Amino acid sequence: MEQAENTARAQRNPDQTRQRILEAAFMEIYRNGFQGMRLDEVLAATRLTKGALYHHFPNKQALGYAVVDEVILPTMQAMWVQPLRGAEEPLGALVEVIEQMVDSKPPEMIQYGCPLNNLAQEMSPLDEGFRQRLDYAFAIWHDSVQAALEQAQRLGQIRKDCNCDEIATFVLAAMEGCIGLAKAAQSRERLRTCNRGLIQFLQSLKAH
Amino acid sequence: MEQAENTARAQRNPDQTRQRILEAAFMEIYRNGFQGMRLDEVLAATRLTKGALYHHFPNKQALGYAVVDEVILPTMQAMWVQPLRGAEEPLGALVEVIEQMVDSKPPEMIQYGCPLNNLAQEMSPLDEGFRQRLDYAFAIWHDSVQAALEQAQRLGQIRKDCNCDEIATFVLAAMEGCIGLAKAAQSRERLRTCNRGLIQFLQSLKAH
DNA sequence: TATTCTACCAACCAGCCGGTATGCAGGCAA
DNA sequence: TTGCCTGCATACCGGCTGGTTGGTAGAATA
Repeated sequence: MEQAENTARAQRNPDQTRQRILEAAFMEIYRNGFQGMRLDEVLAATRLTKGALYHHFPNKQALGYAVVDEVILPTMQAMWVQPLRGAEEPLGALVEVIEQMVDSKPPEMIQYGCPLNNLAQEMSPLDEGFRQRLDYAFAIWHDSVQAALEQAQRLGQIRKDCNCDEIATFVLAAMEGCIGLAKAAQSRERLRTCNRGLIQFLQSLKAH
Repeated sequence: MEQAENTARAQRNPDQTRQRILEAAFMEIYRNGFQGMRLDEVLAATRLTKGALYHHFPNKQALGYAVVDEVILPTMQAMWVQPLRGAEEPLGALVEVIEQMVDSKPPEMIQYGCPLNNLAQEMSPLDEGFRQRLDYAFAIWHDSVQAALEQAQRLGQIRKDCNCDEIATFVLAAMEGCIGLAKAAQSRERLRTCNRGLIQFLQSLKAH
């Protein structure tokens, strides 16, 4: 009788509950921004109540911080950092990652943009706690791109006089800019066009 | 007696009142986003009341639209489009505009980023009215960059095989990306670093 | 089996926020 | 002067939103 009523609810699994809250909060933030996220919407999505949320997180801000640390940062690493790890063709791997994002699994990339950059743009001037966490994520990302460029340099794929630190920073900026422009246009084609420019830049670094 | 009380208030000047509301609303949106803008704050800044605001604008959305049309778009044109108009050295003018934005008059550029892009990132997926207006502003901007590039091409400053349309799109994306990254870091130095990458890209277009 | 603690629910609350209703002073036409 | 319309001010409201409080069922502990 009880099992027939609601199989999903009754079981006591705090870690999973916390994770469900985090993921629902992430989606709400992704779509509406942190200020636009409504806790009631998160609870409706998880079919939980205020009590559950405030048992796992002291307030909305802490929930936001946790979303950065435990959802956005790991996702970013899996999507952008991991593919560059120890690639034999670092420059090619970089280009490939850029091209892949056009037809990336989540089709929301064009509609809603980059979760990391969205939150950074919204919250960096308003909340130092957010800013530090998001800037840290950018730093991780930057270092992986820089490492790939330096490896490409060692392999003679790009010129020796390139400042890999500086270029990595610009590549990050350009990628976020491309995604942002595509989002503003709500157009996947715009992202393709934009990315071609970025790839053209990377090609211009090649040694010949 | 009446003149001594409050010289600024009493005079009946609807156009100026409307303009004051627009500028205060712009600053609020610039700092907190459209969703984060509170009408009460706008009214506090202008020392007006609800009656005045709702006399000039039917609702919050319409106020936001008016800010785009009457503040953000003209400002963008003055800052980015105008300097490229009929420049004898279009490529040099482009580089100069980019370099100037590092030490631009409003020091809030690093703190709060680009008003146009901020709003585009926040509202494009949520409100088609905003999206169209902001996309239109981007189109104006794009066309002016494209025209400058094509002029540079005619003058033999950049290679003939460059796709100026595509490059202009990428340049826009890169500029917004640079500003965004600097905002995320809250660092003027980051903007300088980032801009050097963009200028390096523009140099790579040169014919030799 | 009695006790305790964890995980969560249900109900409520205060403050804010967009929006409205109403009133009224001053310019302007007649 | 009279009346009218524009340009605001004042006061108010309903609903939403983050946050709180008291309780309780079930697992863990003893």
